[in-house]
Amino acid sequence: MDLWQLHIFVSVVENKSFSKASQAINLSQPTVSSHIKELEDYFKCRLLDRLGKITEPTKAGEILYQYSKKILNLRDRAESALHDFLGKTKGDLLIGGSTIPSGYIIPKLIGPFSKKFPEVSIELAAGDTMQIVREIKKGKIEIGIVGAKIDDPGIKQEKLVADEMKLIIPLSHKWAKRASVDCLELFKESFIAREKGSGTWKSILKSMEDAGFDPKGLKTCVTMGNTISVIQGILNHVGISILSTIAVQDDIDTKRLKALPVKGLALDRFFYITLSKKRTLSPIGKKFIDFCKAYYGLNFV
Amino acid sequence: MDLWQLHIFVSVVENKSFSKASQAINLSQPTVSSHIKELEDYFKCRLLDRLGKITEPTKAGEILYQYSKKILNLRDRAESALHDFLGKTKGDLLIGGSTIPSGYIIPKLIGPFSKKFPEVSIELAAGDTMQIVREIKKGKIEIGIVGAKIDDPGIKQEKLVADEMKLIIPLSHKWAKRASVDCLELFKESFIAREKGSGTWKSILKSMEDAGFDPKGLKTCVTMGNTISVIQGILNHVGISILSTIAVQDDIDTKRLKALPVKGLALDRFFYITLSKKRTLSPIGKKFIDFCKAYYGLNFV
DNA sequence: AAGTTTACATCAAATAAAATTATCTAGATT
DNA sequence: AATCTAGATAATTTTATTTGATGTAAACTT
Repeated sequence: MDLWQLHIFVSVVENKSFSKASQAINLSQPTVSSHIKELEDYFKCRLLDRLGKITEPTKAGEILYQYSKKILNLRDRAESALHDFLGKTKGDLLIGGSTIPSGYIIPKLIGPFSKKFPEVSIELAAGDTMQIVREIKKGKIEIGIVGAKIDDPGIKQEKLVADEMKLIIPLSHKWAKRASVDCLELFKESFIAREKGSGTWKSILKSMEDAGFDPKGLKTCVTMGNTISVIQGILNHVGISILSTIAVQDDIDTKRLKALPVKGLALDRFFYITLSKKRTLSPIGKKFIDFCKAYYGLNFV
Repeated sequence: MDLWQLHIFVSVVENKSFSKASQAINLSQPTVSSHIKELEDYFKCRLLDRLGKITEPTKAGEILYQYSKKILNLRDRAESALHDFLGKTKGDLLIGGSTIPSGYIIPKLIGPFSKKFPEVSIELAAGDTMQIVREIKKGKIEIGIVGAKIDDPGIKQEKLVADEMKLIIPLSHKWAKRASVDCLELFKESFIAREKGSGTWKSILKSMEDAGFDPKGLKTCVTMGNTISVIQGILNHVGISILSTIAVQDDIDTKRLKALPVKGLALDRFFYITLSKKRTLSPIGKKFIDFCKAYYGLNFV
């Protein structure tokens, strides 16, 4: 009993004839006979009464016919559901982002993506990089955008967008008219630090060490738990700090803050599209990644 | 895409492994691999992510899995529905009877049959013999019981029960103490006739002609349209008549009427179980016929 | 870090199943 | 009786399925 035999059986019932059924599905008449015989042997009962002029189902055949129609119909629906899924950009997409991406990068992308593919429902999960990576490996989150390179053989990454970290100062600061500052100058000013686990803070420390400076020389008047707090601290003249320009773009645009490159420090990092190496990307996920690349390709090249 | 492949696919999803699935359904691992490959080629997409330790469905695979479960479940339900139908005596049975059978024979059978097989719902269609035969050939009525031999190559019949036609008289009749009457004596009494189309009337005329008597000699005071009317006529002394003993058994048992054999006339006929020669009898129909034969076998042998 | 195990893919060969052509049979139809 | 029609049957070719042996890559072991 397989779908092919059921299909043949249904065709015989509907054509009321073995030979007409065989023509309808491009088979020879003996092939139809043998498949029907196989079904009848399987169920150990007659399914079709060969009446001479026409062929009609027996009572048992009538029962099988009803079920066969349902089964074949379900098969067709399965096929079209899969083809819809593969063809149309429609369904659910779960994206994960670490702090900066979930706050500043992904929200900017979701708007126009949703406009382009209104039938996709997106969910954005925020968490620290390791949480996101763990969920990607589990297959729960399909796509991650994080600010660190992951050293895990199950993960593959691609650069999405450059993050330029700069010194952020209030417009009223004495350096507001300057085009850049030197790293050494930072040690004279009150500096707002981040908590130890912060990716941003790690980047700052690493770039100073790489350049031969001792970060301990910074006058860290206060340590803040997140980017928003740091920005508030700068606006309120608590001190200055180094931040992702992505995170303060709005404040720079509205002339509330100014960003200055720090000479002597390699403060560039990247945000990476982060995927499971082994799991298959859904068509929706593929579309989202294409969209992200196009978005930044257009804006920055 | 056939049921076998879906079954294998479901097994892989549920075992989270190609090799475990292969053991679960007694196949080699390469067989499972090749069937999965075939499905993936058919849908032109990956259905399972081979993650190393375990295997999990992709989003497309998840969709197919849901449908596969439904399809296989429906297949199982179809099988058990058919096996129930073939094994258990359960369902519908449409029986057709001509006048005497539908009035006196079949109702007697239905009672005990229903008691024995309470899950069978019986419908009894009454009609003249030709109507019944027509419906049997169409497959609408499965079993007929009629009082005539049918000369049709599409019909097969089997004797079910003998019908002894006898002269029926009131208990107050002058012949009430006699054991039989001679055919010639009938011509002296008022006789209740039946309408021309009646099988009973045809049988009476034929038996008289066969015996060399002219039925026109009967003093037919009235012609009745059905058996009940004739019985009422006899009870009310309108006249006497020849009837199936089957039809008046109750009145004989309750001593309201008496039946006398008519010497010189061959008034025996049979009621026949009547079936389509080509159509397959349902298990319920088979059970009913067995029951009928046993019923009369026990009562008359 | 090299060896071992696990899990699946690949290939060639054997086996099984499906399909075809040609032929046959039983009822209808002429 | 001859012809036609619908399906059954048989022998053959074609196509699928299954398997055992082997390969590969990643994950565990020690």
